[in-house]
Amino acid sequence: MEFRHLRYFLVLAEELHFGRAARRLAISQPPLSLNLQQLEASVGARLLTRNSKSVQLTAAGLAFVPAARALLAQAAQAASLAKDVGEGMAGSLTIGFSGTMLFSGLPAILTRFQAGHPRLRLLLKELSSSEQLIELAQDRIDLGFVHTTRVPTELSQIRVASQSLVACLPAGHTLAAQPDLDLAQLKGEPFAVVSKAVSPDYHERILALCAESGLDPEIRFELRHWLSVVSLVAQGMGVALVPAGLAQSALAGAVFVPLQDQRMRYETQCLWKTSRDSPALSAFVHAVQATLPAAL
Amino acid sequence: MEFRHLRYFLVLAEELHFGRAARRLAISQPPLSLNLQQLEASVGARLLTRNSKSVQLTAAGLAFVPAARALLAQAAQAASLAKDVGEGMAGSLTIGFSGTMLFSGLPAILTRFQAGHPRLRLLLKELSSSEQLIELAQDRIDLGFVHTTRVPTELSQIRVASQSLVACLPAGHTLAAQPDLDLAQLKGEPFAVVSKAVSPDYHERILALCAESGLDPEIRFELRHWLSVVSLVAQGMGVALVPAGLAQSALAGAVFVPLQDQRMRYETQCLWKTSRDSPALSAFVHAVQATLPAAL
DNA sequence: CTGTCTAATACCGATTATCGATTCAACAAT
DNA sequence: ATTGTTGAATCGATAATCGGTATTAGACAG
Repeated sequence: MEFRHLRYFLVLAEELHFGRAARRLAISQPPLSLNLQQLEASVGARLLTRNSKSVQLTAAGLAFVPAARALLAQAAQAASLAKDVGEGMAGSLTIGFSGTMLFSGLPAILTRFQAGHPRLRLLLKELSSSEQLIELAQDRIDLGFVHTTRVPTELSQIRVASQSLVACLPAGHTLAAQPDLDLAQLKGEPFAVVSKAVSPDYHERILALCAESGLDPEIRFELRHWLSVVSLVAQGMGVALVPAGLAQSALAGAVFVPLQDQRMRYETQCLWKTSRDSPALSAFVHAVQATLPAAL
Repeated sequence: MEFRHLRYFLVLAEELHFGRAARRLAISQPPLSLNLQQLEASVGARLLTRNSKSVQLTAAGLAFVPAARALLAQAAQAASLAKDVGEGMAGSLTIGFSGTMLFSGLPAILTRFQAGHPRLRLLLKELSSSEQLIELAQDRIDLGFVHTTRVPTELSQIRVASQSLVACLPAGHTLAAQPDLDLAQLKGEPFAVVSKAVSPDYHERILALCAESGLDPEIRFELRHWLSVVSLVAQGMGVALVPAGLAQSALAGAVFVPLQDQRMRYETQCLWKTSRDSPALSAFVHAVQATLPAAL
C-alpha cells in the first residue's frame, strides 16, 4: 500500500468513473486502473465493483474511504508536527527555576514567549539552583534559571538579571524608616538566610560580605526558600539580606531598605546544555535574550 | 512521503546506524541515506543528526517516531478492516423484523450468527411488514423478516417459518379446555385482529378463512401489535386467531388452542434486495439458511 | 449489427530506486 | 604527523516501476 494508492482511490470513490478520476488526478486512465488493482491486492478485498457501465463502491470500499482519508490527513499532520517541532514551534520545553525568579522577570518572559509559540508546552519546575544543575546534567530539564557562580563548562549561560541586595526588616524596626543602611548597622540582629544546602554559593558570599563590613552576623534561621525568609522577617523574628526583586513579593509586615554598599549583586543566569540540540530550546534562549534590558 | 520512508525511518530510529539499519531492511546503505533525505525533504525538517561518528534523533525526529508508527499501524488496520468487511466479518447489518419474529426463531438466529461474526454490528429495528418493504426499497435496512405474500420482484426471499394459526382464548373461556377447535365454534365472539394498516395482507386472509368456514367475525378490536392482541384476549376482552409461535409469549391469562383446519399458515419470509452487494448480508443469509429446519 | 462508452490489457519510454564502488570526514593508533 | 578504521554521503550504472499510448473487450443504444 502506498499513499498514492490512497489518493487515487479517494478521487475514484468520489467520481465513480475511471476516466473522470484520471483527469482530475492528471494521469491517464490505464495507470489508474492498475493502481486500484494494486491497492485491492494489498488490502485483500475488492473496493469497487466495476463493469463497462458503472463503478460502485463495495461494502469494503465504503469502509475503506474514511480510513484512507484519515491516513492521508494523519500523514500531513505528522509531517507538519515534525516540521513545527523542528522549528521550535511545537513540542515541549521543561524549565527549572528558583523561586525568586517569580519576582525577577520570569513570568514576563514566559507569557511573552508563550504568545509567540502557542503550541509549545512549557513545563515549569521550581527547583533550587543546585538541584537545577543536577537536572540539567541529567537532561531532566531543558533549561534553568539559577543563581550560581560556578557554572559547569558543558553549560551555556546568559545573565538575565543582576539585582542589588537590600535589607529586609520588620515594619516596626527602628531602621525601617531609613532611606538606606550600612551593613554594620545590623550588628547584633538575628539573621535569617537561605540554607547552605539550597544555595551554598550564595550563602558563602553573604557571609564574606558581612565579614568585610566588620559584621559577624548571628545566623539564627536557615530556611529553604526566600519567601520563607521574608515571611519570617515580616513576623518580626529577625532581619535578612535579600535580592531587591523580593520587594515585589508584597508580604505585609516586611520592609525593604537599600544598602549603601551595592557591590554585592544577586545574579540570575539562564543555563542550558550547550550540546542539547532542541529548536524549542534555542527559540526560548533567543526570546530570553530579546527580553534582556540592554544595560546588563 | 511514502510508507517505505516511514518503515526505513523507524528502523533507523531504532538502530541509529545506517549500516545496521540497511542490513535489517535488506537494502544497501546508499538508498537508505537517500530515502531518509527524501523523507526529511517532504517533512521539511531534519529528523536525524548524523556525522561520521554518530547518528542521533533530533527533536523533530523524536516527535515523528510515534507518528510514523501510528501511520503504519493504522494502514495495516485499515487494510485489515476493509478485508474483514469484504469477507462479511466486520461492518454492520441493519435488520428489520416484525414483532412476532421474537417468538419465531429470530433470537436464536441472531445469537448463533453473532457468535460466528463477533465483529459485525447487528442493528435491529422492529417494523411492521409493510414498513420493512419500504425500508428495504430505500436501503434503510439490509434485510427484513416479514409476513407478506406479495414480494416485490427486486427482492430475494427465504421462507424461514411457517406456523399454523391457533385460537387465542381467555383462560376462563368455555372452549379453553378443548383439545382443538373448529372455526365455526367462535361464532358470535368479539374478535381482536392486527389492523389492516399494519398487516393488510394477513388481515384479508383471516377474513377469507373465516368466511369460508361460514363465520362472519365481529371485529371489535384493531390493534397495532400481536402482543397487544394477546394481552387483550388475556384480559377476557375477546378472542383471536394468532400464529402458533405466540404461545411462547407466556402472557398470563391467555390460552392457545389449535384449529382443526390447519390450511391457513402464517408464514415468515426473510427478504433482501437481490442487487445489494454486501458480504455481511450474504453471510447472514447463509446463516439463516443453515438455521432452517429441513422440513420447510 | 454498428457505433459509442468504459474499463482492462499490452507494450513502450522515462523516471526513479537500488546497487557497487568510491569519496569524504572524524577519530584512534602508531 | 601519518596511517588505518569506521560510517555516511556521493557517483555512475543498472534494474524496477510508473505512467503514457494504443488497443482490446464488454455492454449498451440506436
